Amino acid sequence: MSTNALFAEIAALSGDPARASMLQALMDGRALTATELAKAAGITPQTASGHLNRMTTAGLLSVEQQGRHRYHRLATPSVAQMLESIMQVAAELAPPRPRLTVGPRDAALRRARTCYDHFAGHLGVALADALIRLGHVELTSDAGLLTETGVTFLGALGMDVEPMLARRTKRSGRVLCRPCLDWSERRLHLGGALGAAICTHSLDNGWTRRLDGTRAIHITPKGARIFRERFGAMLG
Amino acid sequence: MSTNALFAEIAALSGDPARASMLQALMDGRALTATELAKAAGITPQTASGHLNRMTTAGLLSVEQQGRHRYHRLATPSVAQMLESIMQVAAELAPPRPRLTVGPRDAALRRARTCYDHFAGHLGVALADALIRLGHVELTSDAGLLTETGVTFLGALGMDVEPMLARRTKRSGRVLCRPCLDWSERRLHLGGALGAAICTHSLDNGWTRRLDGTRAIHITPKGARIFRERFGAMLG
DNA sequence: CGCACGTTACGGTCAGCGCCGAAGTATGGG
DNA sequence: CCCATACTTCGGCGCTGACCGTAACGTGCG
Repeated sequence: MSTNALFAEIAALSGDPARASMLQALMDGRALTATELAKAAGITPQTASGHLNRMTTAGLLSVEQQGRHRYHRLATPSVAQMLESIMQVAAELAPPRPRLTVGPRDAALRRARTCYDHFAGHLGVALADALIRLGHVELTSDAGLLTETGVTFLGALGMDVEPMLARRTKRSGRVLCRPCLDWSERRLHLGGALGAAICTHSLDNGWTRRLDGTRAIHITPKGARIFRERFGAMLG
Repeated sequence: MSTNALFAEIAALSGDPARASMLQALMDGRALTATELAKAAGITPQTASGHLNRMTTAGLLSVEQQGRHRYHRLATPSVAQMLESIMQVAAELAPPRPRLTVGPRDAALRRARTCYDHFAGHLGVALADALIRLGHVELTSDAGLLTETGVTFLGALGMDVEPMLARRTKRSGRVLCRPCLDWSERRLHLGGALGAAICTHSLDNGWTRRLDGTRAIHITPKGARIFRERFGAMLG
């Protein structure tokens, strides 16, 4: 199959409303069952199963069987990044700010959510802003950078920087990270390995918690205190 | 329209083989007419016109009229980045290297081409490698960085760094740039504002030249000498 | 061993859309 | 002024594919 045909197939698979809903539901990086995804897309489980099969054989998704459950997840990080970039275009094309709060669920998503493997929403932007203000992070739309003081700062918070050291460039030992434009805040926040490390550490240490079956994130009192006192982050 | 519906519409628009061909033809950043795009996609002009209309009203493309010609181009850089990320997934899903040279045109594309606004193919990777070897650039899959010596180096080559200074972060004045994974070389090269600046400068100074109606790039003798002697780039 | 749940397979219906031929509209040149 | 060119609009054909019934299959639990 030519590259062009593959391109079209991938985009077409992402272009069906039902499949798009399921893909977005998988954007939090977790693995979900066909029934859960069917509910998310508003279709019957049989139909969802067919969609999932097609996306799996195409290589967009991967499945792992656990007992009588089959868990589906995004196959690779680059798939997540692709979905993110499509959402980015969709956000730019959306009406210039409908500003009517669509509901409590939507409000929770705007406040804090995961963007595949890192924080987004107001939380993600606030953390990035705080790190920039403290001089620990530099961020442009092209790229981001964790400074030397930033490495120390995160280390003091118990964050394991070792896995990220491997991503340092050889010469200067700087930690580079990917910027990610938020669709609700329309502001840059931290993605890539650095963003993922912060998100993982926050979840592991009880600073934040995943909410039920959504991408929304709950900030625990402990987390709120740390974000406020250590980061100086404005969390609304 | 909800974000989800917009997402699906955008992906679906990119998912038709004919439209996908046209979008990829526009990936060199230039503006093309409906007839040219029809030829690229292998369809009749009237069919192409319909497709172009839909993509324009959706906001993926923009048109500008010049006499009896209507030039179509990608509406925003984020659209180009979206297409790039889809190609990225397609490249990962493609068979592990069909290695049969598909033809001279394809060979030219592999050697040197534009990727919206910067160089890709063997040329793009070789330039990035050279700058990294000289210690002027640091590059990871998450982000890239032009070092202080890199700023001097490019300045000595007559490259106008002023527009890029605006993209420097305020604190350290470092120039950050976007990494871009090549679909033919499967290696990182320079994108973002820095990659665009290098590409523009090369074209303006006769180091490279665009080939007819394709994305392929021709390296002039002058350019080959500069790339070899100043960059130390292996252009095979 | 059955029952319940989740997933897969099949058949039929229907809407949507890609495509082209033919005709219509603007632009610029002879 | 008329014609050639570039592009668009319209109408109709044909096909793909999304969806849901119903039903079969497999797994794990009681």
